[in-house]
Amino acid sequence: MARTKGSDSRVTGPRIRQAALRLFAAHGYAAVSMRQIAGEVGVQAGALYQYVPDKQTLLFELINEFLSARVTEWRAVDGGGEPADRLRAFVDHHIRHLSAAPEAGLLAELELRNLTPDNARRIGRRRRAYEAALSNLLEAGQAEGALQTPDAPLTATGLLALLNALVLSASGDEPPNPRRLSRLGWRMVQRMVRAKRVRKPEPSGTG
Amino acid sequence: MARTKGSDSRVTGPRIRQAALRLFAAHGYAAVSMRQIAGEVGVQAGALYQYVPDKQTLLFELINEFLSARVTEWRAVDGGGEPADRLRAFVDHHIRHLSAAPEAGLLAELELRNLTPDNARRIGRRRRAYEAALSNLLEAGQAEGALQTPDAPLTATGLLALLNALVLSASGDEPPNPRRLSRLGWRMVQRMVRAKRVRKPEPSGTG
DNA sequence: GTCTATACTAAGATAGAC
DNA sequence: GTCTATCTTAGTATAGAC
Repeated sequence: MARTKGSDSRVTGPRIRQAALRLFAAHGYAAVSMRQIAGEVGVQAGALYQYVPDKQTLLFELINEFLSARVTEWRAVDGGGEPADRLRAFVDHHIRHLSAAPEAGLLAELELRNLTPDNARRIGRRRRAYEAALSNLLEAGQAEGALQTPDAPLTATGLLALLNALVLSASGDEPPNPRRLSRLGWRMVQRMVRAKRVRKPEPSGTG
Repeated sequence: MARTKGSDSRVTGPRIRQAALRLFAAHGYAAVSMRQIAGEVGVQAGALYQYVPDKQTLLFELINEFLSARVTEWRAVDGGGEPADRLRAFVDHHIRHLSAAPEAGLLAELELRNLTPDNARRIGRRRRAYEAALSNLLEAGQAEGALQTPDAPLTATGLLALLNALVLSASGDEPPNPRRLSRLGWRMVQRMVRAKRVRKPEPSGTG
């Protein structure tokens, strides 16, 4: 016999990735078997290898695409301007993006240890790049006097953990409601770094 | 043949738990085999079952003891008094306790999904109890006007995530230095909830 | 071009040797 | 009372049936 029912390669590939995402997020990468993923999709385990090289690559790509999309979106959203406004935009962007893909976000937080050393390095670079973007924003704000951080890199780390927790813990109960979370997150962050708009000293001849 | 070298039941049990703790924290529960743990201790895999019922119980007990000790210590440390002081004490306690046992703390954060439903429930209760203690503290402070939180439970969640990240990310580089982390953490938290000492309206006849 | 049956490896846990 | 050799089950990945 050939295929089971009316399977279609156009739809099977994405379904595999979606099932893997859901199961990895729910039970953890190492605890999920290829058989489980196959069962969720409605095929035998071996059929998966038509669409995915192996389990490790599946995990890597799920995380990688999430982190990729995140920095891309932030670059598109970051309009420059005053540090306090940029930070506000960052918080809003981060919460919305994570709220839209909480499962992938969870993998990016929890499953780093299950990546091969090589994949871990690549993901590590992406993570650091994003965190550095925030850290640099904080440093810039500090330099302008628009906000206060004793230790920008560590504040960036803590701040991201705070925002992640807001979204991921809230997603347990109700539908996350990014709007509310964004307001709440900003309120906390704003106070934490004493963010405020500043009057720039003087634009020195660029306009 | 009987025992390998000069093994001793008094020392083997704790060594197993210590090796498991280290390996679980480094590679994740599901990715670590009983054989690896045995190898670290210097015995065969089967020997472990003399000291531990099974792998699941090993994980459960490591997490449970950590969380147990945490609430016990907090109860011992919490002297009552003004909310701002109690919150300061909480932050200090949390950071010090986690700094002293970062590996167990990591398990309590990351490995909840690998507990059996029954064990997960028990651990869940402990976690919620601790988080509720903080949340109640925030509510009390809010009621007294000593601090501001729009949503005490969610603030408690975020606040703990923030403190955990400070300790656990810092432990990657240097030895954590709890003193510095405690000061830094308090600075962030204090601002976040606008904590300040308040003059009580009037002590009504207790002293 | 798509999926099923199978091969091989390694897991957790036990029965019995010292 | 302590540990080793073994049993059973389940994992990932492949070779070949439609």
